[in-house]
Amino acid sequence: MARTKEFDENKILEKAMNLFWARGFNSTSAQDLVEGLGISRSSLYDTFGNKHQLFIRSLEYYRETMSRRLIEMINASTNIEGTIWQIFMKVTHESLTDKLSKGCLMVNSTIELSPHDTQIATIVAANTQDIEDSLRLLIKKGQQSGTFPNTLSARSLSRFLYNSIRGLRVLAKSKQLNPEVFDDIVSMTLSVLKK
Amino acid sequence: MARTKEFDENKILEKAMNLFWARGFNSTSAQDLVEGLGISRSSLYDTFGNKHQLFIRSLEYYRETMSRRLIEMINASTNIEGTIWQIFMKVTHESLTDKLSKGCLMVNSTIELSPHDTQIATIVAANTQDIEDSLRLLIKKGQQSGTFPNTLSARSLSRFLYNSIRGLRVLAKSKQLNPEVFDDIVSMTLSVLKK
DNA sequence: ACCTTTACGGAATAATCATTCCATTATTAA
DNA sequence: TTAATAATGGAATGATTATTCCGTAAAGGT
Repeated sequence: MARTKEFDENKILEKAMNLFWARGFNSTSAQDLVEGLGISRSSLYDTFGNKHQLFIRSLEYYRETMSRRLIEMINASTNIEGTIWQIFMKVTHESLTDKLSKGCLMVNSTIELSPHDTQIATIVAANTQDIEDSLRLLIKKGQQSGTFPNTLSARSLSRFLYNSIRGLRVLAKSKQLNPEVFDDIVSMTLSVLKK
Repeated sequence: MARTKEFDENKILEKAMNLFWARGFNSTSAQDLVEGLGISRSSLYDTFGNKHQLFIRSLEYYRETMSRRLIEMINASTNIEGTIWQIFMKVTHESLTDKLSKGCLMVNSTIELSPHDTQIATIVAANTQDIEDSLRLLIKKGQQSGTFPNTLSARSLSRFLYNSIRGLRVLAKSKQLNPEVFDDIVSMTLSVLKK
């Protein structure tokens, strides 16, 4: 019948995600998107509806790639202590090397949009739940194998660990990119597991 | 000579601070300010220059009132453990009761503006430094009096405690206002002091 | 009463915003 | 080749943005 193929929608979504990630929803204009995505204004609106819907798709794409990668790493863990340490090292390294100070798209969106945008708040909450759940299971595994003490609740610990990461993601957007500060926070955080 | 008095500039600043605090810089329009501050557009620009300068003044006002109040509470502390516990209870209570989900203006501004606005980043960094410094001195006092173990660095601890607060301030802007989550995070955080 | 300054309401400006529309070109299956 | 769909560039729209300007009213010290 007709022309079948489109541009690779996932590649466009990845670019959109990175634009929103670096500058937020409000500070990324339709013009920025046209220039940054490499598709025309008409294609943009034909394909994604509008800016808000594109942002939702970008946020979901972040969840499906970034968060999924983290969760898979957690689920595949054999060395439990090592994996948790690795997660915090990854956050630290990303924060210290990213010239754009992007932080975490979920944290950024929480601050910028959650209070006035239920749809976004829902996605962010689900993302948090996913990560805390997989962390909780990992900790439980560590407790059953004797790596961590049974005295603390795995759920409490997972909430605590993720809260520490949230804090680090804010720090990543500041201009205080001091490795010592990250190391201090990480080692204090992880010390809770060794009680 | 002439008409001397103006409207109370501090009262205006307090209103501006609350508007920016609830909605951020970009989402608070000049029109919002005119309606929310109760002064005319002309007076606004005659008195504060422009929106950005008004935001800077609001951020400084936040520091001079909210952060100062916290620091004075820390400096005046006699019961060290109690004061730290009180700080976290205050953050929790504010987060759970604030219908506007304002969070913390410093954290909000870090996310929204710090990466692209040096002036804001500088104010936020100075604010962080002030709070971490006074926390550090409090912890040191606690170590000298035997309340806390000397094994941990007071500087590391202060950075860790403030990072936990940053995390909680993000959580406050989400739609997951579950007291249990706050309690878990707070008790895990404070457990580090009892090592 | 008279300057001088302060504040005001409101119009005006010019830029930017998200979004829509249209005519044209490209692509593919029948 | 032809019909149908996809994608384009670019103009147009209308709303909203921050900011400036102006004429007028109000207030206080001389």
